[in-house]
Amino acid sequence: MPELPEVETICRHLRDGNSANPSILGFIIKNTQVLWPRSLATPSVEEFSSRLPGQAIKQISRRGKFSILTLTTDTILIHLRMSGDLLVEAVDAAPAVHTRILVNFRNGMRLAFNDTRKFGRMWLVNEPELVTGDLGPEPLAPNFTADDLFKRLKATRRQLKPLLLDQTFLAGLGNIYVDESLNLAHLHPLENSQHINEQQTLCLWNSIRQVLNAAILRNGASIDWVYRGGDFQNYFRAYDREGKACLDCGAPIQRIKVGQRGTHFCPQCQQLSK
DNA sequence: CACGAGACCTGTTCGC
DNA sequence: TGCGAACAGGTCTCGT
Repeated sequence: MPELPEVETICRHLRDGNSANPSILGFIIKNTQVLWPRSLATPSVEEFSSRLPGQAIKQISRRGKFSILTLTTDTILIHLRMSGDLLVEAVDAAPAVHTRILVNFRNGMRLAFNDTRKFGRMWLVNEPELVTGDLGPEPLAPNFTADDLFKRLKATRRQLKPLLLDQTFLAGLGNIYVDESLNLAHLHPLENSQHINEQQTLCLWNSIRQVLNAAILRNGASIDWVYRGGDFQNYFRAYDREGKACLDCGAPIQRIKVGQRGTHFCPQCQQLSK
C-alpha cells in the first residue's frame, strides 16, 4: 500500500502522535513477539527478542519507503511493501488477524506491524546504511536538484516508468506517484530517459515534488480495503482513472501494462517522442 | 545493460 | 449465485 507520502504520514503519527495515540518517542521496549518469522529479515527471532528489551525509541524518521526507528543502541527499519501497516495499541488487546510482529513497551502500549500479504519486512541492525545504502536520492530533500535529476537521466537509457519505480534511481516513488508525476509533467511512461531535455527534466522534477507534497498534505492515499485515513485518492490525475477525462485536455485516460504494472496516462498530453 | 516473467502472499473484484 | 481469473500501493531473482 504505501509509497513515500503514506510512509511519511505513518512516521509522523508515530513521532508526533495523533488523536488516537501518543507519540512513541521515549517509549522503552519490554519485549517482542514475532508471530510470522519471515516478516523479520534479520536477525534471528532469538537475537531480535534478546537485543531489544531495555532500548528506548530515540528517533523516528523515513528514508524512501523505509520507516526508521533509532533506538538506544540499534536501529529498526521497516518496509511495508504492499499491505503493511504500523499501529500503536494497548498490549492487552488481542492481536489483529494479520499482525506479524509486536514490539511491547513497558508502559502498556505496543507497536504492531500488521501485513496482510506478508511481503513487508523488519530489520534490526547496528548500521542502517546496510539496509538503505543502495537507495537513490530523496526527492523532497533540499539538496536534490533538477540538475541532479538530469544527470541521472542521462546516465542511463531506460523507459521513464520503470526507471522512476527503481528505488536506486530515486527513493520513494511507487506505482501511483509515478503515474501522477508523469501525467503532471506531460511525459509518456515509455519515453526513454535519453530523450528528455533539460526543460522537460525541470518539469518532471517540479511535478514529482509537487505531487509528493500535495499527497503528504492529504495524509497520503487510501484505496479499497487498505484504508489509512488519507484522502489523496480524491485528487488523482491519472492513477485508477482509466476512461475518465484528463484534467488538462479532457481526453480519456488510457491504461496499459508496463513491466507488469498497471500504468495510467493521457495519450493526448503524454506523447512519445519519435 | 535493459527488460520481461515468475515468485513471494492474501484478499477483493470482475467476468462469464 | 457461484467460481475461477485478474488484479492490488513492492521488490527480488532469473533468463534472454
